[in-house]
Amino acid sequence: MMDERQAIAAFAALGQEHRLRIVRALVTAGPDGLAAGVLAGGVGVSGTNLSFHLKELSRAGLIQSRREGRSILYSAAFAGLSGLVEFLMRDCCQGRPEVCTPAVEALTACLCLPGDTAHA
Amino acid sequence: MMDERQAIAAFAALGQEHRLRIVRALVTAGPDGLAAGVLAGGVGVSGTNLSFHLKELSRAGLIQSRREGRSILYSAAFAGLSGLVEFLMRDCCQGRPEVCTPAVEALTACLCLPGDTAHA
DNA sequence: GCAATATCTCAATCATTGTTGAAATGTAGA
DNA sequence: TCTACATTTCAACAATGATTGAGATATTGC
Repeated sequence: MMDERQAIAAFAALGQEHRLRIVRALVTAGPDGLAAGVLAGGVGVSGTNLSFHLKELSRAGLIQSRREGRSILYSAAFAGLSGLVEFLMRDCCQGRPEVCTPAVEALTACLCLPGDTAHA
Repeated sequence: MMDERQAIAAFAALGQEHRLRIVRALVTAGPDGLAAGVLAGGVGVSGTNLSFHLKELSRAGLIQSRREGRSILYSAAFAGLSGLVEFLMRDCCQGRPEVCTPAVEALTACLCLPGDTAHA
């Protein structure tokens, strides 16, 4: 379960234009991930700067990496992302479900809820 | 629908110890909200500093305020919070639901999903 | 081993952000 | 209107974060 320190690091990591773009690119790319060079082109930062941001995201537990040939492939840490959301919304309704209904609606529209993928 | 600029502001706002505590306190407090003075005590910041952070959170669309007597009551903007999550996870699985299953599981454990609360 | 590719580390600089105290604003009750 | 209370604004300083370029490390194919 995510603690406050991790959550702060993760939110701060996401609160930066280039890093947010990196994470969204990786979320869209899926588990296979993208090579650092490809990311640099897509996000529009220099290699040095990208490396700095990737390290930051890794420290925050939002991405992971693996080497493949001479490239390093980065991918989104989906468990980290969901843990973050869980931390933010923990104790959100305290027995009053109507409080978090807007949040739930936004999420069900976005996520592929298992056992509920027939429509869409 | 939330755009990138808003999302960056919101994540950056949450990526700060005191502001994250403020938001979590307000999420827990629910729609009624809390007075600024109460928040200052709970979070452990000076009035001046609290005011700075509240303004920042308000600018980011994560909280709202209303005056009541000589207090100002702040409350969480649940729509803003859920929009943020939606932005982060948009296009997360591209037809591969297994990708975001961990995220979904964390959320169903936390949120009071309407019409789907029977099973854990 | 050598050259080419891909990525990272380091040190310096610049910009942004958080914190503080003093003073100002707005509200309520005598 | 006077005083007390609640919160905000302002200006200054300290701390943190982003960016850059040069050089270092790791991998591959010849």
